[in-house]
Amino acid sequence: MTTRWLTAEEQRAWRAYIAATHLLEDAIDRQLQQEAGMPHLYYSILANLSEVPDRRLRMTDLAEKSKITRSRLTYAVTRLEKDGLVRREGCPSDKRGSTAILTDAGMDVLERTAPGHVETVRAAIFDHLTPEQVGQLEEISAGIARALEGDGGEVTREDLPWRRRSSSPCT
Amino acid sequence: MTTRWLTAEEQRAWRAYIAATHLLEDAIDRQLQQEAGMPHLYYSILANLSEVPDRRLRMTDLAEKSKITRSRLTYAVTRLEKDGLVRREGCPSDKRGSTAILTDAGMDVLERTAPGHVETVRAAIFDHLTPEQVGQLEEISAGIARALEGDGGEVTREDLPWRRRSSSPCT
DNA sequence: CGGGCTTGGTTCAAGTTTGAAACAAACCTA
DNA sequence: TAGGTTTGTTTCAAACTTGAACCAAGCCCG
Repeated sequence: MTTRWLTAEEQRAWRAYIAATHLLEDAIDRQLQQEAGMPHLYYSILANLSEVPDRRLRMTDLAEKSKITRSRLTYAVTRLEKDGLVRREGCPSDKRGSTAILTDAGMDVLERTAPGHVETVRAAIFDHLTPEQVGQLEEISAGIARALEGDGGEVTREDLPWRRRSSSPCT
Repeated sequence: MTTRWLTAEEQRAWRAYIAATHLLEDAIDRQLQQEAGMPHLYYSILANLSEVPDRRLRMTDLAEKSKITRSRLTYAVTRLEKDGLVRREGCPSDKRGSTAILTDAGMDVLERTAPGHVETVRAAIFDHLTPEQVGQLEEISAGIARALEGDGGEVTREDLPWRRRSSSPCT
């Protein structure tokens, strides 16, 4: 089958997108490295933990929520644990399991650095986007995510809504 | 000054954006690693070289075009050179300078793997975007890039249009 | 029960990225 | 034209990422 190349408009959009994501990740990483002493991903992990009941999540669920591989998460949590921002706990009901818990120190870092982070995100994105554009950005991003999560693996019985896979909350 | 937090809509857009970029970079990296034996960034570097006169660019200009740091580029080019896809040449007119040149082998790899790459990009993004959304994506991305390139460094005389900094094309 | 498959998580080596420091060439400017 | 600054690029060590391999612990089914 003959290749369906990108149209001129698609090319422009694709290039602009690549440039924007590179610049943005760089800027945010730099800002957070400065003020929180960690890259964006690590900050996100803390943030994800902070907004979940009891501030605790099984590793797999945290990886899922953060859209990263388990291996990457293991490394990150090990570092964050060393810094005292996260704590690990085994899971009595499933001895394979491991739970990451946001410590008070972790929460403090988050509260201290959140304003600066939001300011950066605002300056880079939302301060110059119209409300319609905010909606468009969400739509487009959601579409991309849908396309990629859909075929990450085949659809199995477990992925259907009434049997969605998910680790037990670790009693 | 009191923090201007994100609105609910902005939060949703921001999260969707983060998820989309993570998933997309992962997917593209995996695809290119499979078929071209290199991560997306390296592929982009080759692509950038391929569309410039003589397929050659000074390191600094290539870094600029690729939106990455010089140091990162040095590493990447070293690897690509080892693979024979890029060749380096000194610059007679400015002995500090170094020029990266796409080799024929590099061009071959590009031509061989471009179709698969485009297909992946299409499947992830453009196949489920309306033409209006393509335009919106470009607009939004360009806005972000503008915001971030603008304040990367202070504006100095050299940055003004009639004295724009740029390496000589290396006579 | 007793293998054999799946799942949750970590580990390991190889590859990549980072930011600061190092260098050398080019560019002032007195 | 000597000395100081800037520019183009690389280097280095430390941090991070990757994917495959590994190790238990649960699960399944005869």
